[in-house]
Amino acid sequence: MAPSVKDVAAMAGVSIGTVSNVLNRPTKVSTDTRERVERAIRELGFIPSAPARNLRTKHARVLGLIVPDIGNPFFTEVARGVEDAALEAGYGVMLCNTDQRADREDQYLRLLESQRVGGILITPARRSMKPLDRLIAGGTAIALLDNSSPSRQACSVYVDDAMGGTIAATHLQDLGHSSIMWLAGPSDIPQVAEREAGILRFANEHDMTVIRIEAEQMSAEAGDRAMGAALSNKLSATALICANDLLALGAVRALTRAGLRVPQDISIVGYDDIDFAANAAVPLTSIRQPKYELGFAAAQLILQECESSEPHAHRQIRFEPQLVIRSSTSAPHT
Amino acid sequence: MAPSVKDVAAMAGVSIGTVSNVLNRPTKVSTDTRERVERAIRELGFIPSAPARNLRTKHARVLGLIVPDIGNPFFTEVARGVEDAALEAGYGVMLCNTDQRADREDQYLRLLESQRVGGILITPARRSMKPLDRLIAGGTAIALLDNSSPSRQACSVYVDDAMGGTIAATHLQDLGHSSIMWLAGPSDIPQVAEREAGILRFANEHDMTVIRIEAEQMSAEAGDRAMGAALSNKLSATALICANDLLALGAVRALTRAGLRVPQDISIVGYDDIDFAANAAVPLTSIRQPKYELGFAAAQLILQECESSEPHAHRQIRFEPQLVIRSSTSAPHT
DNA sequence: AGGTATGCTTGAAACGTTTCAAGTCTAGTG
DNA sequence: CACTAGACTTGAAACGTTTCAAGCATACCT
Repeated sequence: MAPSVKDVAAMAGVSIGTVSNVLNRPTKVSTDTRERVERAIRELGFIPSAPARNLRTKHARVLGLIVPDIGNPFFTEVARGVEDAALEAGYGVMLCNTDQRADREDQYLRLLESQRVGGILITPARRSMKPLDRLIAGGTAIALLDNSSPSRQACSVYVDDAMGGTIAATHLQDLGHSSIMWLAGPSDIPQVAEREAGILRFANEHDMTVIRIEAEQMSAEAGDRAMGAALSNKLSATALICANDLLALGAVRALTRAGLRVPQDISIVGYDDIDFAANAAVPLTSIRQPKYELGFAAAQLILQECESSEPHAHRQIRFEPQLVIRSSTSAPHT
Repeated sequence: MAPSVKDVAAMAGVSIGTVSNVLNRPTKVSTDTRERVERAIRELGFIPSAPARNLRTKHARVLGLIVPDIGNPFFTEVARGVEDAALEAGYGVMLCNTDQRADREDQYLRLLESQRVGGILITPARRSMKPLDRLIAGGTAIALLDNSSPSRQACSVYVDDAMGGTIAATHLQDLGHSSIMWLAGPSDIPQVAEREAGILRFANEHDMTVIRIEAEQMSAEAGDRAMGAALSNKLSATALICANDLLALGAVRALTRAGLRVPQDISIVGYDDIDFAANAAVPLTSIRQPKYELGFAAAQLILQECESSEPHAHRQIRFEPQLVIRSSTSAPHT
């Protein structure tokens, strides 16, 4: 049905090896042969079969992108960065949402392995790298996304989360807060743990007290529930840092329901600076992460590793977060 | 490196044909042979090569998903539906954002064609189906996503947009509004045109006046700009319907900046009911679309077409939108 | 003229599956 | 006991590329 190199070769009156050369090493072919072949390709509408190509070359020009939840605008933006870098290189991106479930992650890892993808970008759903080792051994490039664990096995790209936590705490201290609440996400998420470490270290050094509460997911609903629970336990503080903006949005909802005003009664700092943070009920002060750049850089790194045959030195790229001040923070009301 | 059927066959002491049978038609194989083969597969950690398989079977167990912008929460949810349905069937999903650009759409179509994907789900960036025809001729299943154009060539899944427009206008009339503004998106987006048609028909039948303004994109920024421009042109009405929630969020921002209050000075109806609509500065009244279901149904339809060899009858699936009332609409202030 | 380097082209093997006609066994039948 | 039907297994071809050793001209050098 679809034309193959054979058809092109026949029409151009050359061997299939030559057609392949035109496709892959055009300089090795004389100008007029190449033109003849190119014309045949155009007339036939020939599009090379990736499966056939991959069968030989061992790896598909496809990247796997494994994230907890593309519904989280943070990852949506990361994905855009990945996609743009991939498309530039003629690669496709396979989208894999794990919902933080290890079984789903495994399932996708198997799928990607069977597809023989060239590289995988992953925000691991768990600490262990076990299942990745076989992939790496099999020659698949891996990059850890938004994860700083310095592995000798893979590249990684991340935003300095401890620094982000410190920036948030510093901002609140500057405003005059000395007692803050920290709305964490599930404690097994490394990014959250880092942010927490940054906050606690700063608080410790500056005599701030921190009340820790935890949401069971990184979603607005979970934030609403967790904050609601904290309020009914009479927990209070003049300021709140949330592990991400979604949580913050939920927390605002719970606070508003309880009759508290933001920032008059309580200041709130979010994390990620997703687009909606600016349009929220109270425009959110947040810690911005270079999301698109993160994805773009990760994809470039991994593409580099896929393409070059030379021994590749794994790299770590670190980005810095940045404070964005909006209306959800102010000096504590006295 | 990676083990192949050959290795499995050797270890299990059978021919490779038998291994293939175990994989694809287990019932044709005697129980103990199958067990032996399965053990070998497990011990070797054998994972079949999709490229090799696809080379024979002509089509990859992969779906292409072409959308304008995964950053739009509407499509994010649709994507989740698609992904879940695909994963259930062991298919992967290749994510393709077009940004409504025809050149990007073409590029992706070529990429997907070369990957020999089994099916493509597309929200076309333009009216023409031209470039899709070759794909269809080549045996690739196509489904139109969120697009009602009744094609004899492809399945389609959509939400009744005219009905959505009518629902929005009806709601405003019920509240007592008789002069409304309609913030449209680019006029070449079919969904927008349909919603508009629904609004205009209803307005026409009920003596409402409609002022039409247009944003050059379906984003919050574009909504902000378009609304700002309308305000400086002294356009006004007691109510506003927006082509989607993103636009509505932007419009709210522009209105707020101009000192107008929602809904006291102007009521607003959004479209899509994205999660953030509920958390917005003013919780948004909106027209809900079954986003996840839309994606899920589309993927199921196309998977069905991919898998079965029988002549496939293309189907259209229609969903109905639904009004969700929040705080952004009220009776006009007199 | 003989020799060698250079540029281009070719043909065939290999990649890892699926498919299917043909083959081997086994058990059942008359 | 000879036959046949059925159950299972095999071997080889085919899918569409890439790769590479080998071949063939042509041009250059001495």
